[in-house]
Amino acid sequence: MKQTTPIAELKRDQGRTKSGNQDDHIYGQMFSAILEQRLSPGTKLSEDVLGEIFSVSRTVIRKVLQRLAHEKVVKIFSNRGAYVSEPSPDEARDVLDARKVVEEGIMRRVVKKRTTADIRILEGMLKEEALSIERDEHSKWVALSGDFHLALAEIAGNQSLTDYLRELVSMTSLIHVQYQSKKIGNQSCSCEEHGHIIEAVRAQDEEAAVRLMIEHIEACEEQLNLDGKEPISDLYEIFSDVAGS
Amino acid sequence: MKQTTPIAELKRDQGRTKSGNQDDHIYGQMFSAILEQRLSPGTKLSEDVLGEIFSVSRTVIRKVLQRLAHEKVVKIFSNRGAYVSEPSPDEARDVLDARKVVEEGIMRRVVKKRTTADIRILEGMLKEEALSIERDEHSKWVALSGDFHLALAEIAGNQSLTDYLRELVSMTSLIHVQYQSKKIGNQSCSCEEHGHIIEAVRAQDEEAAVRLMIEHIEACEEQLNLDGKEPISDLYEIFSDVAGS
DNA sequence: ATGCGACATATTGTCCACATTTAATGTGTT
DNA sequence: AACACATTAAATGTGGACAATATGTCGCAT
Repeated sequence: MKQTTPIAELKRDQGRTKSGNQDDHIYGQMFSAILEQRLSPGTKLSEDVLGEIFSVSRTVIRKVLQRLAHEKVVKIFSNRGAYVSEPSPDEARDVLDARKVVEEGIMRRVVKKRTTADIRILEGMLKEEALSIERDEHSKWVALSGDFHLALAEIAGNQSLTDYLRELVSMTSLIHVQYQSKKIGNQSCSCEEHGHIIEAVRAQDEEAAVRLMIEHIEACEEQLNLDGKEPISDLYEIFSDVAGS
Repeated sequence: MKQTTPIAELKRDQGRTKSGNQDDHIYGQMFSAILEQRLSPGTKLSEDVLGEIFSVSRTVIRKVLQRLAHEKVVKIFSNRGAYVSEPSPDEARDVLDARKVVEEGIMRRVVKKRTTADIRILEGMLKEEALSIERDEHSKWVALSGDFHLALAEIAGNQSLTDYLRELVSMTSLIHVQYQSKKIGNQSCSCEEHGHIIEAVRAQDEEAAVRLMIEHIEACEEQLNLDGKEPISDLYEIFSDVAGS
């Protein structure tokens, strides 16, 4: 008897088999909570507590935590539990750098494949972004801003790159929480930059699209305060001047 | 009471906390088995069977399967179990295309950062590759060939990209199993191509390095037989015209 | 004989209880 | 008072039992 079974029939389930179990709901809740910055980096994610919150056993919580851990937004320490990731400056640089690599490739493919319908969709997203900025809905804007990049990835039409970019975008959100420098306030410029990118895509100007995207990412990078000391200065830094007095 | 706890002290454990539990051993075994093609695509991975094989409960097997699933080498279907992935031609194209994007970025960084020590390491790997080809150790060569690309990623020094490339390399191995066309036999050329890449890296010729790498990936792509019909093309398509008759 | 439906089997999903490990507290000694 | 060690408490790691779901088989009705 052959052990390899034809799983052709299973293939058709690839699309819908995602929301069969209750995991996905809990996963979505936690993922959103982290991305919308309702869960700060460093927060301990106790299995018992989460189990009670969602009224499920630790088993399913563990599954969700492992998934989040693989996506790097959660870090699991052996025998010590799961915590919302606190990306180090090095990790942050890697993520931003990886985005330059991936999104350059994405832009080159987008300018070739984009349809007029795609442009319309992007413009619609841009309007929503602008709206959320006007209304000062910061966390919503963070999500929308990420969605814009993911929409470009969708247009490029490479599922693998899209999945990877989703991870990178999530991490970027965490990074912004941790390293947002105080001198900001002009984050909205991002919105303009997105507009320029759309223009380049519409014009199918590959080099401009790539350049604008990379400049956009670098602009994000410069808004951050990565050069300083390690992030969680906790306690030590906070009390460094009053301690010993 | 603040819910965010300082986990600064935990950070130091990031490096060593990887091999605390027995999961990693089982994961490694299964991962190798898949990559070395001892587990064919489509093979059902029963939790009970694996649990008996490794003398652990289903709990730990499930954990390993979920990890493999996230890395795309295993597919889990709700209530129906886990199977070794059978990448479709589309998925295969995406993976190879993603590799072009990622490895171009990696090469640009490698050329700038490589040291003479790095070159020596790469040359050592090349020799091992040649040796494994001479000895006709196919599965060993597959692994070594992947390691070469991962070594370049390490030199580039971006952990995020390295992790992603590891996934892509794994998938590439599965793809080769499924779509290896019969006309091959000159796979060994890969080894030469790796040699040329090393030369470009040594010379710090960025454009040559990028070009050689992309050509190398495209050469791999051409060895495959992706244009044919879907491997086990979805019944739907096959019977779409005769159904209902 | 064929087609439909109910039952039986096997596998996965979930929960709970126990084992193990870690971190913290308390105690005793120097 | 400071350090080292033993004890204690809490959280995670693991295993096994039960429930839910899908598949395969058998029987019955037409």
